[in-house]
Amino acid sequence: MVDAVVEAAARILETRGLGGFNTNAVAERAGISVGSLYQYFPSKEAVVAALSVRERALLAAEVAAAAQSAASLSLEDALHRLAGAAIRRQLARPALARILDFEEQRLALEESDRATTRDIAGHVVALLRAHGAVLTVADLEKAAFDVIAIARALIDAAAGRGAVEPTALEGRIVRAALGYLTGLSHGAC
Amino acid sequence: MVDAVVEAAARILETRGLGGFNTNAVAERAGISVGSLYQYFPSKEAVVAALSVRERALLAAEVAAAAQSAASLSLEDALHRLAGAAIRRQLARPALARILDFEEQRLALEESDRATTRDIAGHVVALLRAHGAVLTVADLEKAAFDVIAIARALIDAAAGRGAVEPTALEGRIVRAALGYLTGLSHGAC
Amino acid sequence: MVDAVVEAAARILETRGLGGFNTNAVAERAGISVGSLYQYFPSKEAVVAALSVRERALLAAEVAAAAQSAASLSLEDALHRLAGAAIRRQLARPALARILDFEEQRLALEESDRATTRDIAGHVVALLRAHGAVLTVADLEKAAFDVIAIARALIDAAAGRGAVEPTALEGRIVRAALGYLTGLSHGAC
Amino acid sequence: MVDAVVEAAARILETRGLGGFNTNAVAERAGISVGSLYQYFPSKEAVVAALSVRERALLAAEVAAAAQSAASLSLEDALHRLAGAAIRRQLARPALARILDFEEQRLALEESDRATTRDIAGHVVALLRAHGAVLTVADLEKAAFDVIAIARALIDAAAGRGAVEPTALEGRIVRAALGYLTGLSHGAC
DNA sequence: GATGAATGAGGATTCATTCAT
DNA sequence: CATGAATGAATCCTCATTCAT
Repeated sequence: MVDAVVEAAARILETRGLGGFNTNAVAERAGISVGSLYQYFPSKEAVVAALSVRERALLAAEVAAAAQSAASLSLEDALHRLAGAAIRRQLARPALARILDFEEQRLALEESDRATTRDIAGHVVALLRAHGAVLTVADLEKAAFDVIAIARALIDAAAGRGAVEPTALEGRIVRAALGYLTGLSHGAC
Repeated sequence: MVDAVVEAAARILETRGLGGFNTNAVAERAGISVGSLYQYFPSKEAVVAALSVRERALLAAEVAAAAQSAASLSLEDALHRLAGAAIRRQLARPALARILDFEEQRLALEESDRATTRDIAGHVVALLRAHGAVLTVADLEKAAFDVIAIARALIDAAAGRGAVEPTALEGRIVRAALGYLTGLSHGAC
Repeated sequence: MVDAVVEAAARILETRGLGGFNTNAVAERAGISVGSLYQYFPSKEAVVAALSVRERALLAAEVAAAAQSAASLSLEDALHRLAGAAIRRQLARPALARILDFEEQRLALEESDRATTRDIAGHVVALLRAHGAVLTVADLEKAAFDVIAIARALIDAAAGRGAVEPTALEGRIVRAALGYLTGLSHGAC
Repeated sequence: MVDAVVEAAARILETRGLGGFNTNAVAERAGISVGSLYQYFPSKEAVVAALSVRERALLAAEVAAAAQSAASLSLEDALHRLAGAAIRRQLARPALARILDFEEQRLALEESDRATTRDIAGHVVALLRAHGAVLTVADLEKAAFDVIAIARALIDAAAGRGAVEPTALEGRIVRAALGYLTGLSHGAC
């Protein structure tokens, strides 16, 4: 039920955008009544928040798997794995990803919900540290978030242009990320 | 008058976000009546579109100036100039920039309005070509847009974190951009 | 079960007022499900009606006891007893009393439910008659209801002001009642 | 316009009661759209508050006139005048008066709106003082409010019974009030 | 009987847009 | 042209009531 609403919300956001997103539409798409929707979510915002959490969790899972499989690889190869994971997720539903990226800032998610965001960054941080980045923790996190931002931007741009070749896109992301990381410290490359 | 409305719209978007953006608020902030607003803009969307055009034009101007001053520099130094221009613009009103980036996609701007966007990319394209990038026109434009996307993403991320050191940020953008461009063709580096 | 619902209704009315009174809240407070509530009460109104009946019955009982103990007293002393009884009841739950006074009019209680109201008036009528009031039955009832209205008004006013001294309040009620009764007929005083 | 809404609100309250009172109904009765209603009143509550203020002001005016004309009369005759004024007002729209009496408590009126209530009490206070009541200010106000409460209660009760003889009602109110005031201090009688 | 999820009409409020002045 | 009152569709959310389990 909760899942049905969240998925309906995703579909409405994808097809009608933020402006066309309203609880009646979501309920109808989910095949339930508005009243039922409000039995599971305290507000319209809560629905978007739940969707956001779900999407982030999916991304986090994909990234976690990629990070595990990349444990013993070079930085470049590891970044390829992570980029591939991000691409798979973000491209699965590009319009949705774009809207959620925008809304998340406004959503003031619970601390627990921010956890998955931190998770994702954590994998990148671990990766950087494993490859000898000599940075303070704060700098590492900043670098991780920046790399993620770069990946997101390039994926969004590619999605916006239409047909995407995942492999080529992956290459571009990794090059940009490596470029970014170069010089942060000698160890990072 | 048109300017007053557009600037009022900017301020409302900055302070209240997309959700708090409405024509009455804009008119009041602009010191005119709603009726007058509708004499100059056919719809609410048109106001946002005009604002978007204005902001892009400002960016384009700044980028054009930077490009001119960078005509005889190395790719890296030239990118520094462009990045600096983008940072100055985007950081001038970061919240506004973020919202417009999001809305522009939905806005279906007139072809004439897209021109400035193309202008900005044009400078990057020219830069790439000047430094020996051996790419088709389509690839060049794609690369230009990607570089712009990277810059935007890193600036937004920095703005989101709070205090920004423009110089360090500029360095990060240039490194990522150079990384991205590396390998697109041997000529690009 | 019925009692639990009625008491829950009382509590909700006291804490949230008429506007916050709803069947779900009542059921929850009563520790049962809404469905069960509707097994014992045909409608929301019926719950309020039952509460009203209960409260009136409590008042009637208190008044009946007072009347009995006042059988051989002077009119003034007897009125003191009745006033004391009313004060004890009304002040026990002043907010509730006020709301029920208001709602009872709208509730169109069953004839059987009006019985207790008539009971209360009956004691006052008996008292008046016992002390020589020479009035028609209709006038006696009218006088009784008016005296009750006076008592209610003064108790509500006192409750509204906050801290109440029951003895002083009792005195005020009796004086007003005696004043009212004076001249209704010579016999009444 | 504001007046039309307020009067429409009065009519809706009279005919449908608190439960049937909604902004759409009020707007329709006023012959305007809901939107217009909200241009003049910030909320549904504000409409009721405005109505309450209006009704109180009418009562205050009537009481003020009565008080003036009663300046040189005996306490009893003066009370007759005041009671007559209250009766004329309260009986003009008894159902409305009852509902407003109930709602006013919940309404948390502005201090300025409470002024008229204080005005009305002020006339009674002045009356009491003029006739030698030896009471503290606080006690005087309390007495005034109690007398008003008694008048209201008896008028409501009479209205609830149906046909009303204003003169007889006036007599009952005055007797009750005098009874109440008797003994508050020797001077009061 | 008890449950409580589901329903959906109802109601408060907002806001894009119009148009008479 | 400027104004801003008027409009009313749209949207969020509530809650009395039902009914399948």
